[in-house]
Amino acid sequence: MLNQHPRRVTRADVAREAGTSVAVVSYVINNGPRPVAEATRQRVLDAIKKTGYRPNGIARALASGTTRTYGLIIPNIANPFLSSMAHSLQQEAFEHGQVLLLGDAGDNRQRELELINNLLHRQVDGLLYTSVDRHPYIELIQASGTPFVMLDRVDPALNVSAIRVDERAAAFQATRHLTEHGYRDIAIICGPREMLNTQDRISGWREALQTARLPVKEEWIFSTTYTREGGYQAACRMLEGTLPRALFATNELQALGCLRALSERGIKVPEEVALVCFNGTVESEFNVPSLTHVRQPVKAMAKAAIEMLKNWNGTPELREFSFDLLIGESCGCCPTLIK
Amino acid sequence: MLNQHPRRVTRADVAREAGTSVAVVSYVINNGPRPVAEATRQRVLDAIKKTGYRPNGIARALASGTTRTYGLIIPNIANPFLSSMAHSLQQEAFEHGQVLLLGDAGDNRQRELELINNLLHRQVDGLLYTSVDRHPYIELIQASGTPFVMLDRVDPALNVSAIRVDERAAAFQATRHLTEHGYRDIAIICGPREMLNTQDRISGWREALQTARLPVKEEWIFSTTYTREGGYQAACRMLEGTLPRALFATNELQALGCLRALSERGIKVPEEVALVCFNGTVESEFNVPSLTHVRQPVKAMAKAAIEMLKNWNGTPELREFSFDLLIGESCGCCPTLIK
DNA sequence: CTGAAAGCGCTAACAC
DNA sequence: GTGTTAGCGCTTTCAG
Repeated sequence: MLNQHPRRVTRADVAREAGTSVAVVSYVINNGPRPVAEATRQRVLDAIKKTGYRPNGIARALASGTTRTYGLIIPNIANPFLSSMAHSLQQEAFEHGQVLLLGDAGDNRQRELELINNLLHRQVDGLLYTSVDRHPYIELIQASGTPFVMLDRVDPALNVSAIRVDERAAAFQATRHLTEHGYRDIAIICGPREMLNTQDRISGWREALQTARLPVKEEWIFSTTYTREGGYQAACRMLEGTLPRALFATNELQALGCLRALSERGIKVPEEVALVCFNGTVESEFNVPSLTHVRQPVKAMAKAAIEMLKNWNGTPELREFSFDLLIGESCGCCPTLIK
Repeated sequence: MLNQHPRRVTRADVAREAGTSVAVVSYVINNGPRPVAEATRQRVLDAIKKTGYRPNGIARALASGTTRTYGLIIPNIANPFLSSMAHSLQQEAFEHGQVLLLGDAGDNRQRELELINNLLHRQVDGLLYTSVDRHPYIELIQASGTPFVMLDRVDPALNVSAIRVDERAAAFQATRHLTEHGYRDIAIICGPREMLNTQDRISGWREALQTARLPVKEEWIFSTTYTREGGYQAACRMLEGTLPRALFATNELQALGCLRALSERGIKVPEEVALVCFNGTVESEFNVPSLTHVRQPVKAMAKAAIEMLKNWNGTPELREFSFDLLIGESCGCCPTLIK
């Protein structure tokens, strides 16, 4: 009972001021569920203005059983792809009167668990979730009965709602773009091997090479973290051996880290090493050289994710989105910039 | 009364199971405010485990008057500087048991207002706020009595709590670094002129030029939005006239957009045009060329901001932080990369 | 050390 | 069309 705010104006004050009952005040504020005479309605609105009344969202949430809040659990908001996704999700959610609780796990599995529990306690109306690793805490969420949508590939056996693009196909297409350039030695910089999305992306790469009848060399798989630093280090390792002619980086940060390492050795992209990457953002477009990249339809996916939470009925739904391969300068397609 | 979740286990169930009163269950969960005998405590804990009880955060918030939630209002989470700030804020807040409600205004003033109202209704324990423009909705927040900290420069007359770096000094130092290189023609790409932080940054630039006894040419102020696109367009405008020898971009996105425009014309950085920028992130470090930039101590600032909310007592406090000028390749200091 | 009970502010049946 | 009132699940005072 330690109400920190001095003395809040409550609905009772408004009712008193307007000379009506508290119920009517509610009806006015919520436009229902019962009709209100226009005259009364005006009196209430005036009273609200006069008293400076602000409905208490918490009390409303307790009484109505809905918090108008979705939780967003992601590995790290500082990742440009995730922040662009978070941006779109928030915009879309807000259109539906919902706000997002930000659960940034800081790439830490333990923290992720704490956040999920925390947001669940807060009675979020739904959860949007990208896990830091391949072992998402699905059961925990399911046990709570909270609507939730994975923003990531998950084990199909788990039978949960998810939105995603076919990452294997996207990786295939990205790599095929390189093979169509005629490049034969094509390495991959990928994420931790135990992660499903890493596996998908490697599969796509592998298949594209096989389709082009190119050898798949295990030593050309450079596994690292999904960070700039990771891409940088993977490239450094790569530079110790024979240089591939082309490179598929499985996220944008890795590609940028890799570019940095290459440029420090004076290796030109795309002239000496061509590059395509996965999950590019506007950052890829503006980079010099601009990156040829797989782009997910973030806005449409956000819209779908919010809709799925909204129309939740307990039966898992999988929505797969098409992706685009945006051509930049890094693959060698475009006329190179004057240097 | 449309409780969406089937039938929640409540404290009463736990009390019944443990053979105690509901009050004791509270005492156990909250470790207070009254002591509980160890034996009873165990019975309660067992009952909690057995029933799978989860405290309802909303009910707790209503009863206790604290939501354990802070609101974060920012122009756009997709801005790398802001997303790194959001990341640090969330990490720090979580250490204090608080979670952040994300209010991404989408660079829209109207939306910003809606978000503030929305989060205020939700009884956030505090608000962290960077406005999209120079007219923050201060009175609105103050009227609510909610603790709040501006994450931006505001009109000193407003008398609000804020954390910031001295942007004028930072801009001065960044520009001085260019004058010390011996560059004489130094342009500035800045944000909308009506914004205070733009004005501060312009002032710093101006003073640095004056200190170096260099002429300040009004036509070398290129005002645009704080985006990549803005930086790109400003650079294009600049390219229509005489090219300056050096350039101060007042945020990282503008610098990147500008770099793009320059490279499309085959203009080399730093050989032909040197560049420094404001509010760089790790992105500046990895860029090719790496950007010499002013770096704010984001983590320390986040820590301070959360502390200020926590220890809020109504009296405005201004905390100013020192900044770093991180030297990269874009200013011409470092040995240029082999190209 | 424990229990009973009065709220917190609002929603929405149910009465009139 | 409007008023009354029983909850929502929890915190915390006050008695014992």
